[in-house]
Amino acid sequence: MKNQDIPERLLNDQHMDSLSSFRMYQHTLDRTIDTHWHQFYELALVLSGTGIHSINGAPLRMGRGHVFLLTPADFHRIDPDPGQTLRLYNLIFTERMISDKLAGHLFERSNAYHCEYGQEEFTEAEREFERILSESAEWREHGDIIVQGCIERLLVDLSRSCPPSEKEEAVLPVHPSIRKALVYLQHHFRSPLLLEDVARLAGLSANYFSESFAKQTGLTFQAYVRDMRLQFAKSLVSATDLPITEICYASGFNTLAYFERAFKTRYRVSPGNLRRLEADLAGTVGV
DNA sequence: GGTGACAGAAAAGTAACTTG
DNA sequence: CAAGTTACTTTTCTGTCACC
Repeated sequence: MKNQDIPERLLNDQHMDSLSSFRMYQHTLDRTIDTHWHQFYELALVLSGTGIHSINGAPLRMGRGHVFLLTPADFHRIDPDPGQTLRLYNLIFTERMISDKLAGHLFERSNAYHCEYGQEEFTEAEREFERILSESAEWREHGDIIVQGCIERLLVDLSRSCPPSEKEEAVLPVHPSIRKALVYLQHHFRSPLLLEDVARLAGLSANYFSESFAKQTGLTFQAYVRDMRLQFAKSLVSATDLPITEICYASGFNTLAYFERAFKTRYRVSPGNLRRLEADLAGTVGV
């Protein structure tokens, strides 16, 4: 797979240069932002306006106080209501901006975070976002430490405000190295991955890593990564009309043949057929 | 709890093809 | 022309074992 074959939109974002680990925006949206995803984390707070926010294909109402955190494993789409302008703080950052401890805690859950802030929480969050804005507007000494503090406070508040639902109370590997690897995988599962590299990152030998990983997650390393990619691909198949080929590469697969094979083995149906089946179903139900 | 060697197993890629 | 299949090859992983 050569780079020139990958559709432009799937290559990683121009939004963040390699030097900085975060970027802060104040967005004003009056038109649809079509389905997209990032290599980094995205935290946002809606200041005003209303619309529909679809996270991984699931639509949610959004308005003032709506807050969400997306990981690189999520994709989303924003449709402002007709005549409405959405204003929001938008912060993107890489895992370098947060401590291992916080990353491990936040991203052990499977779903994206989203909830509605009350006035008090809203004011708190607004203050942190404002501080990040002012720190990034002009460089001052140790600005990075301030920003990191703001981001970490925002994230802790968010996790307190939207506790995980019962059903997703995942049992997590206790082994700190494996936890670290899982956080890394969540961030990088769409990129080429070698067990050896992830093992090194986790600080274990390849063999022992492979063994411990399987023991703690119940899946082998390869199966785990493949499942993450397939899950992402399946959501895209269902929620978008992107071509299957594009979804294949976007999900981290390098060949269409293998992708089709793996998809069919896992879901008993080829990607294209799944899309047609779901379209038919939606048609008969009248959605 | 952990490493390193190693063989066999499984995954992933290639290429050529069919289908609609 | 994109999607899907298949036989075949190459690469990578996993399980086992000896050892610390």
